[in-house]
Amino acid sequence: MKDITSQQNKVLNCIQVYIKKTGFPPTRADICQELGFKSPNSAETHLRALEKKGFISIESGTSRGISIINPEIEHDGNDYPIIGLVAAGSPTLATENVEKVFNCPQGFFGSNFDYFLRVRGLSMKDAGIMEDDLIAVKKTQDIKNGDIVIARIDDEVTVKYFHR
Amino acid sequence: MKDITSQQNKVLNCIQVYIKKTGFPPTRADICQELGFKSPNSAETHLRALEKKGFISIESGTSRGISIINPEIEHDGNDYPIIGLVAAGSPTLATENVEKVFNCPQGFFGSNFDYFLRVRGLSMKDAGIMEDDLIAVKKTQDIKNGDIVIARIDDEVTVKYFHR
DNA sequence: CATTATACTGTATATATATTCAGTATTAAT
DNA sequence: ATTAATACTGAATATATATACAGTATAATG
Repeated sequence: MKDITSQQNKVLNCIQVYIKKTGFPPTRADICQELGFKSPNSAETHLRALEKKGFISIESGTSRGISIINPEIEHDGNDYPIIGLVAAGSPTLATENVEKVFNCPQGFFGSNFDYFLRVRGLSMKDAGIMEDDLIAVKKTQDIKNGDIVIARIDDEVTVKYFHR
Repeated sequence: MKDITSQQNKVLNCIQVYIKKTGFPPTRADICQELGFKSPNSAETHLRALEKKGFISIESGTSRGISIINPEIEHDGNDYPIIGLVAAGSPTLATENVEKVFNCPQGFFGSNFDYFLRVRGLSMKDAGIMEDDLIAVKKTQDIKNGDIVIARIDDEVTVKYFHR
């Protein structure tokens, strides 16, 4: 996926919002109206650029024939399981523990992660982690002092700051 | 919602499948091809019947202007725009302000909401709202004391507790 | 029995829409 | 210095599309 320019991103967002509002994609004229363009060719050229870069596909000769190409599973998939923080046993990806599957755009949290965890209790209130919050969890061996970690102490799983 | 006939149900399914496959609704001719009709008016009359019964809505004079009315998913769609908290002017759904469109399962936050807002600053740190957090915003007139609201004071938009 | 809804074919047409062509201007890359 | 890409206006046009009109036929309804 190549780089997208600021204007092209506006057009892409415009298409998504239009579809959300109406249920069908916009025409060139619709895009012009939304973004203040005065020529349908402004929309046309942006659409062609977005198509060339792989963000949308355009069905030739077809009215409103725009469809958005969602970034396929590359490095960082799209669907993340949400796991309930159970009292006994470590949180695992076993299907029994999955509350729901959450669809999340790539790189949404800056870096990659493995799953969501539902928080119980207010032990991490000061870090902005509240009851029923979802935290994005990354499985790793690389831990530094001050990191927020999922800790199992005996049979109780909690969220804590890590200090050696 | 009135009863649907067997043929009308076929047309309704045809529309849904077509949208899933292509990303945009079918034309009358498309429906004819899918279902073997030989006149566009066959599709037209079925569409009018489906509209009358409340299964779809048809935008007059608009190509592919069919949208499926799903009472369960109606106001709580799947795609939510993320809006940057701009210093001047209220946050609106104007396409210029949309950072991205976020896909979120229904009822994920307990109740319905309209869009996400990107938070700047740490004024709501105690409520667990941190810098760069996304908050789900619901447009409403129904405000109680203690609610967290998006407030515009002069030309500055902030997130605050509401107290009369 | 008259009426209404369903379920079609077939033709016609105004217009909604994609798409090309001709320009202008700015910026980045080679 | 010359492409190539971006970012537009403006006009023109072939055609994709909605939609009305004219029929035919069956089943249900009051």
